[in-house]
Amino acid sequence: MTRLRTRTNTCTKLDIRTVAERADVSIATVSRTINSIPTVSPLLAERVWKAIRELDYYPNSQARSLVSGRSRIFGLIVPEITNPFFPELVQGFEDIAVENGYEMLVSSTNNDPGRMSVCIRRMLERRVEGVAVMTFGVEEPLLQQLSERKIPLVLTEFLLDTPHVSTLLLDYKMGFRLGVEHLVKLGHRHIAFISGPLALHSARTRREAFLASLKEFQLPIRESWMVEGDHTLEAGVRGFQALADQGEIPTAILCSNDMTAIGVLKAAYHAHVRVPDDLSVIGLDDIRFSEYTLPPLTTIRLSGVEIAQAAFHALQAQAESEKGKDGVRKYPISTSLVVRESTAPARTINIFPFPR
Amino acid sequence: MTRLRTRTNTCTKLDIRTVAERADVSIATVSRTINSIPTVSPLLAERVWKAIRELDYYPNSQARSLVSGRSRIFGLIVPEITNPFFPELVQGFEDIAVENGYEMLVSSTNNDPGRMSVCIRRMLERRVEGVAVMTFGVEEPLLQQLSERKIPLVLTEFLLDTPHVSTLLLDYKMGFRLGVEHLVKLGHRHIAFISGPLALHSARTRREAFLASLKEFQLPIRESWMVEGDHTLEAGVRGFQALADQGEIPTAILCSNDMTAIGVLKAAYHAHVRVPDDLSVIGLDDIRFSEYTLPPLTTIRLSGVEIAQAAFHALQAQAESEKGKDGVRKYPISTSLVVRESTAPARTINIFPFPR
DNA sequence: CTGAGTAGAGAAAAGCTTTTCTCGAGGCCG
DNA sequence: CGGCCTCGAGAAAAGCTTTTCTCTACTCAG
Repeated sequence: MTRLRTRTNTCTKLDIRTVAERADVSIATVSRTINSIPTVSPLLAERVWKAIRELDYYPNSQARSLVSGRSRIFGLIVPEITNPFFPELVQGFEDIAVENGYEMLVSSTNNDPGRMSVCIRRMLERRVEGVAVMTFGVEEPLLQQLSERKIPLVLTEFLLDTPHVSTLLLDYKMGFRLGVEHLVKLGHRHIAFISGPLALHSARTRREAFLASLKEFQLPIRESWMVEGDHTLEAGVRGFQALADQGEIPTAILCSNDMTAIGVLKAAYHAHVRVPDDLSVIGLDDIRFSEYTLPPLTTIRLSGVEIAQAAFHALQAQAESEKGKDGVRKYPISTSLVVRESTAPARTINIFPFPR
Repeated sequence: MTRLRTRTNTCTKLDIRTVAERADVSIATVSRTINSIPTVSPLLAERVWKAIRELDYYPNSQARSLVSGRSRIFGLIVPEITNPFFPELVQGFEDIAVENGYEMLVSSTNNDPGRMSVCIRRMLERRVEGVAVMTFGVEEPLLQQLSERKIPLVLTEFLLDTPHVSTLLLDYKMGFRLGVEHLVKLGHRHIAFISGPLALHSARTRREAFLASLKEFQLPIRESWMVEGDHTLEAGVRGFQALADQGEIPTAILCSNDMTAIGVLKAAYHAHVRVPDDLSVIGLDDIRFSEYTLPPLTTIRLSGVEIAQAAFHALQAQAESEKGKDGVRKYPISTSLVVRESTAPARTINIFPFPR
């Protein structure tokens, strides 16, 4: 028989055995109850739940994963956390992960590829069941470490040619097509582009998608209007100046992310170039802030939350797939155009100097 | 004797025993080597490290913490991740935690106090060794759950009257004093305040600190100039309008965080109120973005990174303190004023209507 | 030269859970 | 009425590491 104890007994340790004793059942029965294994009679289950509530017991997840061989943790590697796009993505991932009984282990490389190895070591030590790598980057050799261990992996649009790797196909083509089309309809023919760092695979992909759209609409391509940035706000400021310094600037600037576009807005303001009257600006991402810039930013929407959810589903599909098939898939992520107030009909081509 | 194997042997499992066999030593010796316990002869240690490198072995952190009773995980609970202040804090915490061999478990309540219990359950299941609660909030009863289990806790300026709780003393008094002083020196005498949601303890504290500063400088206190917001950008927009609707607005608005201040900047712009010529605006936080608003925001700096580091040190001190003392302390966090371009000498009091 | 002490290393237990194995009781069919 | 099957539940093993206990061989002092 179980002796009654006070509810707040802080002295004894609180493990599954304690619960079993209090409910007067075996340890196995408690475990089965917790895991909703149906071979427990309702009578005992009720006793167990009562004991759990009274003791305020929480199973030790470390012991659980040790024995079950499943950590129920997914890793998420992001390049930085300063760019608001990524917090949105992280939050989206946390939400869906927790909802589905998984834990999330975030790690940021802080835009330093050298830190990727630290991130991966953390993932391996915690025995994550999958990793979503959102750095849009170039660290194939390191990722091999994961895929060699058959750890499910999700990458964005970069095709690592190994098993256990799912891919998110971000539809930049469509996005830039919509953006350029929008500008063309407004009468723009001279469009500049501020890219991300071209060392990044995704930055090159975006640039190519932009160029493809220019070709599609038979717009002129001028090398000097293709400026390389680094996805920061400062890159937008510098990019605008680089364009302005050429003495003649296009009537529209398309940026490969919103932070850059916001930098362009700021630089344009200081140069007394009016947006959208003198210059149309389009970003990419649709971060929250874009709605609140002056003027509100027209942008190509790429939903961080949608990416996060797709990444989670990809990992879950792989982690929980049957032995036979590996659950690897490609997940298309669509883009769309959000028209706000940073774009307007083109004037004639802007001839510098604007007042600086 | 150990048989030589190919480097990429993917078939066998990779645990400490594998390493021991390959290095031809006992499991205990491998463990001691990994943990830098000095009773291992250099010769064996070298053999062990070689085997670890060759096998690319990473210890299973779950098994480690299960047996050692130390998870080396600290929890971090934040209210939201959309407000850029928190990503900065999270990043700061991750950096210092990883640097010191700890793991971080972030959890966001998404501004929904109801989600706090989910956050706490995650913390308890993962057996964190401490939790930093950065919600600036009101969830004492829930936190009892943690302190009852003797889990080290760090809170911001709210004094939970139990052991195992360290406190970060954010010096709002000094911050608002500096802000108000700055405005007074510029000739302002009519200062409004947009607070956070007054249900939050910290919002009330900030409000009181502001009022104390008004008194100190013998400025008029007008209830209608004390607007309640909710720390969002929209709150700044609404707050400005609420003040404008009164027909007469003060010459300066102090906001209880930067997002609100940015909202005020936006609303003022749309109302054709020029900042700083017609209206001075001061925020609080000094998020990265504040440097890039139009105009750049004068703000009371409260460093998320500094808070994160203090929180980590507080938890570490408690987690690693000797049995005798509990390591509980109070950590002062200083504030300072960052003067940018959203403040300027006061004109005469603004009389509405501005064009809306 | 002998005995005590110590350093270095292995064997084994412990930590908390899941999961497999085992067992008894009860139901059903022939 | 007996044998087989199934259901419900307990006992015990397993999972991977740390840590304690134990043992051997050596050093050094008397």
